[in-house]
Amino acid sequence: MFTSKLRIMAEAKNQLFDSDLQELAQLFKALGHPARLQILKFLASKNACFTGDISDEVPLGRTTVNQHLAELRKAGLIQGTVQGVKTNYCINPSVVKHLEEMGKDFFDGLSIIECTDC
Amino acid sequence: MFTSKLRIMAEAKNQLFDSDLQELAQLFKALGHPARLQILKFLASKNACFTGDISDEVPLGRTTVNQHLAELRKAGLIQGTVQGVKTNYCINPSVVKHLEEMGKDFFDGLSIIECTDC
DNA sequence: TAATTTTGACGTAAACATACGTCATTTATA
DNA sequence: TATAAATGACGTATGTTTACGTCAAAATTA
Repeated sequence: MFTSKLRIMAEAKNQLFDSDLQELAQLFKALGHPARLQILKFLASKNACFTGDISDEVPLGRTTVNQHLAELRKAGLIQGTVQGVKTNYCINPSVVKHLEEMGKDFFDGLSIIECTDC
Repeated sequence: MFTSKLRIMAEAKNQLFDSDLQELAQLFKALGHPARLQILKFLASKNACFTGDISDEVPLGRTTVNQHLAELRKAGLIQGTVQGVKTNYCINPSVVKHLEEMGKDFFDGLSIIECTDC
């Protein structure tokens, strides 16, 4: 099909990298827009799934917000289930936790020392 | 000037967001490519600045790697100083630490609970 | 049942990112 | 001093992201 071929082409170079790095980069990328961070924050602030239109909470148009929601969904960070005419959105705790751990491991693994010669 | 005007236009919508979210998103975005994660890892693995061509360490062409280096530099995560014909690259520990802390705060602030109704 | 609400799907313009080739410059080295 | 090495600057093709408008379908509500 059309899109899958494009996807393969787009990610062809990514295949050259360690799969852990690929996965982590993809998750970081999903966090790489303030709207998406705000959406995650908002969803987490509810003590349940949020039912309704999240674009009321984000300073962007509804369709744009929907696109960011789709992005977060694609990354696995949130779930969205239809319930009647409304849609339930909530955070996917396991994926967020996984990201948190991978991120922590990444930074711990860096073991950065102050550089003296530059 | 030309580029700055474009930049302002491009980031116009970002201005609508909380500045903390903007900053964090920008840093996460810089981490959103496996090549950049690998570069950070590699630079951290040296116990000093690395002098020379990092493209030997990353499965991409030299100019592409240079572009990723510029990206990391723009985000403040690394420094690069010219030394004769070679260039010294090293991690900017304070910015990495700052990112680490902002990231931690973000995730801690989420206080995610398992959702029962979806 | 007709109107309204809610939402995803689709299209699209503009900006950005990715990957790389080529060129110019700067500094060592033969 | 000529040659080679290292690197940034620039150009460019292709693909992706962002932002939003419009449409259509599904489900309420009047």
